[in-house]
Amino acid sequence: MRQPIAQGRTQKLDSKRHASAQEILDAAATAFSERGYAATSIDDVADVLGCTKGRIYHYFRTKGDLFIGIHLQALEWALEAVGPTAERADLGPEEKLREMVHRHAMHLMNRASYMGPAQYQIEMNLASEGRNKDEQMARILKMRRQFEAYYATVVEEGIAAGAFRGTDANILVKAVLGTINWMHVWFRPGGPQDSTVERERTAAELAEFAVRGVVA
Amino acid sequence: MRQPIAQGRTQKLDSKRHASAQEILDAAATAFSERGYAATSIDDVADVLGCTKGRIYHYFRTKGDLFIGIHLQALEWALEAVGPTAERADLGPEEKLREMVHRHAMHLMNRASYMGPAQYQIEMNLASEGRNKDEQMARILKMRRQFEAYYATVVEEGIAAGAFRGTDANILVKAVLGTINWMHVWFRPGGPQDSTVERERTAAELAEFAVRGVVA
DNA sequence: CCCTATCATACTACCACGTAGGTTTTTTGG
DNA sequence: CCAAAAAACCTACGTGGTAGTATGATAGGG
Repeated sequence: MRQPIAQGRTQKLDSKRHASAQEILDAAATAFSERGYAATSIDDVADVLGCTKGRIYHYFRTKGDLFIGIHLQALEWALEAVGPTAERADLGPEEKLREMVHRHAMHLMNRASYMGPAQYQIEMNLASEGRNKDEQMARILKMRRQFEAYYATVVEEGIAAGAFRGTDANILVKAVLGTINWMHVWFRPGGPQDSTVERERTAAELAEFAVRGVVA
Repeated sequence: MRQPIAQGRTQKLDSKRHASAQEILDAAATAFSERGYAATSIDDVADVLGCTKGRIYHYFRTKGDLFIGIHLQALEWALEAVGPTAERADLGPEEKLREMVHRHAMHLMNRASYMGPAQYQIEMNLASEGRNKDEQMARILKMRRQFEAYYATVVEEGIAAGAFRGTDANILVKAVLGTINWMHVWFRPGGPQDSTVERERTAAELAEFAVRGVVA
């Protein structure tokens, strides 16, 4: 009974092993984002890789672990994308929020396969699985709250400074998050007119929309 | 081989029969919105009703038909919610958009169990099923396009009239839709401080956010 | 009293997760 | 450089759960 990885992401891993696991995660993220978690079989993921189930189960104990691995990776990236900006002290609320939204949107487009499944499927899918994943769930929820706190903080700062409308900070945060997160429904990587500059333009457009929605 | 209902919604149905089918749809919507389509078994739906599978399969041929029935119902209601407002000629773009968003948000909260599954799960779930549902899919997609067209029209009118920012109408529409549709992720009916007035306040808040996001 | 809509029970077929070993490739140690 | 061990991966199943069916029971209307 070996102890697979993918829980302790920070552990030092043999780089070969880590690369193979990452390749599996990529394939799973792609498959899940296309057909959904429950409708995707492990064999489907293996087909994407051109291998068999054996390889996948060598790295991940269960299908749920695969999903959790994708989630942790996506959230890690998301926190990296907006965290540094959120903690900058040299920006006013308006510019800080604009930059955060812009980076968040770019991250969503650049890592679409990971972020798509990550956003909403978690509660339903993992709530029904056995409760032996409570620890992982707690870690994911913690990262989620951290991420949302970045936005809550800048909105509250803006309200306190009189830069943002002083209504309900909580709903404003949900509105901003919805503006961005809804992208995974309509944005398709590799679609027509998809390019780096186009993504930048889209991100800037959404950032402008969100900022205008909250400014006083 | 009887011909079950739920495809021809406009047919005259025995009211008893229709009531029973509607009850089943309600239960299925609730179950799907909680655990997701694929993770919910027909027996789960039957348990919610306190009956057995027999009753469900007497009204719906397959599990997919159940899902489609929920979808059609949700879209029908959604079109009823915003359509009349979208076609009013006595409102300027700004007030029309505000009213549409408000009604849309109220609809989402009042029919949360139907709208939750309806929003995004369709492509993944039905794309993987057999292609004998193309007709139903086409009907659903048509209603979706109709719904989105309501928003596109008002946004384009606003831009043409100089009331809205004349940037990318398409992205603005997606931003507005995201603001509202994302509610199914964070709004929980029956949660703390959930009441009619609170829902009105939430809807008004989101409408204000969306309108400010697009006005010039 | 019969007939039909309605629902329950029991059953089948099948898919997909996870496992138990075997086989190949890579690493290690002498 | 070579055996031996370990890692990486594959093949072939066992097993549980679920969609859908076939048949039987019941209740209400004409």
